[in-house]
Amino acid sequence: MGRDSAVYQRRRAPTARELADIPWLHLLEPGMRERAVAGVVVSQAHAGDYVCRTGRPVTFWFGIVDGLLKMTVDNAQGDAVTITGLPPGGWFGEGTALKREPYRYNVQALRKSLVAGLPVDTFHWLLDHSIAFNRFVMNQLNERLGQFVAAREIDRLHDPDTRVALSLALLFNPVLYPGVRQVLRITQQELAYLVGLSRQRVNESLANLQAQGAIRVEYGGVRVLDLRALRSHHLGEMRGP
DNA sequence: ACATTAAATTCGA
DNA sequence: TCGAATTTAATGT
Repeated sequence: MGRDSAVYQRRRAPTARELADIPWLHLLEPGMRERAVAGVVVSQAHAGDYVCRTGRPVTFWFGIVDGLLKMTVDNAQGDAVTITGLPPGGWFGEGTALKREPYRYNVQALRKSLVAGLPVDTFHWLLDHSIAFNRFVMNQLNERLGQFVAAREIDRLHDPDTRVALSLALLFNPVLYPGVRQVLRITQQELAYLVGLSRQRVNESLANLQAQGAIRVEYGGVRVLDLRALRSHHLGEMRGP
């Protein structure tokens, strides 16, 4: 059962450490940064909390500093279809913020997460005044387009190992999710929800990918050893000399 | 579904 | 504030 108000209630200014984990802040021109920092707020979301919901007016451009979120849309039958997972460092909603349209999807915390928000007015001010910010947003839109194309391809695949491998590879995208380094904090249950497989099957796939040397399975997370091998899993395992 | 292991929390000094 | 005891979460089969 999710609450959508909690995220907005426990809002506060970010700490210096939290600001350091907001990737685009470091790219801004000196004069721009202070204005942006003044606008940023953070909020603790508990598992099940909604960060934004379909149809609600745009309030913030959102990012995730820590934790794990999922983006869903409601289909014709009324149930939620998972579009993607959002690991640390990910920012989303620029499309709706640009047009000041209502959100077109739900974003919900899979577990306790720290969510950051830039007020939509500040977002527009930065678009009007910062070339670096424009570059970031453009790059972000472009990168996510590639991500959605890849996600559709994954949906068509049948081999569970490949689905898990490619889904993981997307979550390890360093451009969209720079907060994810070598280890992605995600449980096998959470990964199962995102990929659409049973936890048992995900566990088996992870073991296979580990045996192939692409990842290492850790308690509460996955460590990448070979991102290229994960990305090209559908081409068959590569065996180096 | 169940057994095992890791981590988080509680509690008494 | 330490660490042993207990509970909860995650994993492996």
